[in-house]
Amino acid sequence: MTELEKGPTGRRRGRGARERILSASQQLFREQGINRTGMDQLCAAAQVSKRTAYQHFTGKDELVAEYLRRFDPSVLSGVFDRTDLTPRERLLAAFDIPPTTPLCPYIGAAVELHDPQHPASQYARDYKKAVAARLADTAREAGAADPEQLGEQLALLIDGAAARTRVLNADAFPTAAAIAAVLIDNAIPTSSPRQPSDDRGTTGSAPVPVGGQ
Amino acid sequence: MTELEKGPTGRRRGRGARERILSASQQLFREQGINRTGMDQLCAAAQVSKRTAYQHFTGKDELVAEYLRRFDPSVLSGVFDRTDLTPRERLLAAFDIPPTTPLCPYIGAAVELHDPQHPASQYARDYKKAVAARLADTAREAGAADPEQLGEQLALLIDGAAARTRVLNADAFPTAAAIAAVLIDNAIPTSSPRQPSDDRGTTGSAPVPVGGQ
DNA sequence: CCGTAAGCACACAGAACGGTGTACATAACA
DNA sequence: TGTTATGTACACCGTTCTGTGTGCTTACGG
Repeated sequence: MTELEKGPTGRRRGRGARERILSASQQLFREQGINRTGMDQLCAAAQVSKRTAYQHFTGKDELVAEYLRRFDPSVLSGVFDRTDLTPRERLLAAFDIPPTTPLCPYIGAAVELHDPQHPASQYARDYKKAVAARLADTAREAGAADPEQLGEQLALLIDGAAARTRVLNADAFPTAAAIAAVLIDNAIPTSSPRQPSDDRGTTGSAPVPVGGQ
Repeated sequence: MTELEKGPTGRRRGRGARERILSASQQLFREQGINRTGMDQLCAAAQVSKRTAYQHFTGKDELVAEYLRRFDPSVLSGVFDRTDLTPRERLLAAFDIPPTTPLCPYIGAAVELHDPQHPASQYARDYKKAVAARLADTAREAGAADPEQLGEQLALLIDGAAARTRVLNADAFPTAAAIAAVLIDNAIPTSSPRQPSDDRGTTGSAPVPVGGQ
């Protein structure tokens, strides 16, 4: 699509072989899963010869690990760096992004690869810990009594919503957000208790914008 | 192990070929995952010829679906049928069983198979809905204001703990149980508010009895 | 004693997988 | 102009996967 310099024989080296591979990974690994996406298909989608792919990555494992490392900026930073929100609002905003994220690739990778020692699994672990830490930081900023506990709890809610969305094929994040609101109100004493009228539709009857297929 | 009638050539037809196949499935699918367990290995573990396996099941897909249907009695009924507990205690007891369950095969199957139309995925969906319904029933029995909401919330906590346990390789159910206690106390007005000293170790520093390797 | 159902052993087909080897083409730079 | 990265095209290797085909063996009921 993007016009790249290319030779008459179909050569496309707009200095983006690696980028195209990773870009195709993002799409295919999430649409089809990691195991069900072969290197042949991936290279075809990236418009890159298989030989080139294996000159950029020593193997599929390394490619998968590298693929996982490309989500931070959009998801993690995108929420926590919003200075226009109060810490408390930032904590709740973490439950509003996932419509963009159909599946949570970290959980998917950990389950599909099934080897805790796999580089991608290790990164998924590190990432989830980092998210919990960021949540804890924000919770501390918001004045929570036990920020670490609240951060871990909110992280669990996010993962629960992701997993449940996947299994039920229905958006579970509103439910998680409702729980989060309760936990935050309970954990931040100075915060105004607000009216407990935040009970939105929690029974999973959402119109499933989850993406898969 | 169990003494079966067997002929001199190693024949074992104690009327349990199908049982042995499903039994081996339970072990291997959970230890190694579904995709990483080949039919050859599975048949070898079940001490069943491959030919026999394919006479009992039309294919691996059917076997996987049937394998998933063998968890209800132990997990679901085991908790909800305990009449020695109050409804409220039963809700909390749902967070104590998972040490037995290393991974939650339903989530695993949904992620691994990656096809919402797969029979096993459909059953996983049904099962998760059934669990939420059972939780809702118990919540209603316990006098919760909005039983459906509480049931869905507790179900999300269980799934979150399962997913997070998997990714972090550390038991996340204590955290989920702590959240559950808060939610239950908030949702059941008549229930004594109790001292809020239920904050056990929620930062995932548990010694990982999760099972996987 | 004989028929039938159930099972076994084993080879094999066909496909997909990850990964490589080889020969050729182009772009950029000297 | 020539060299060196970088990439392509495509065949290919070995492995693993689901699934079959075939022939033989056993248990059991009449």
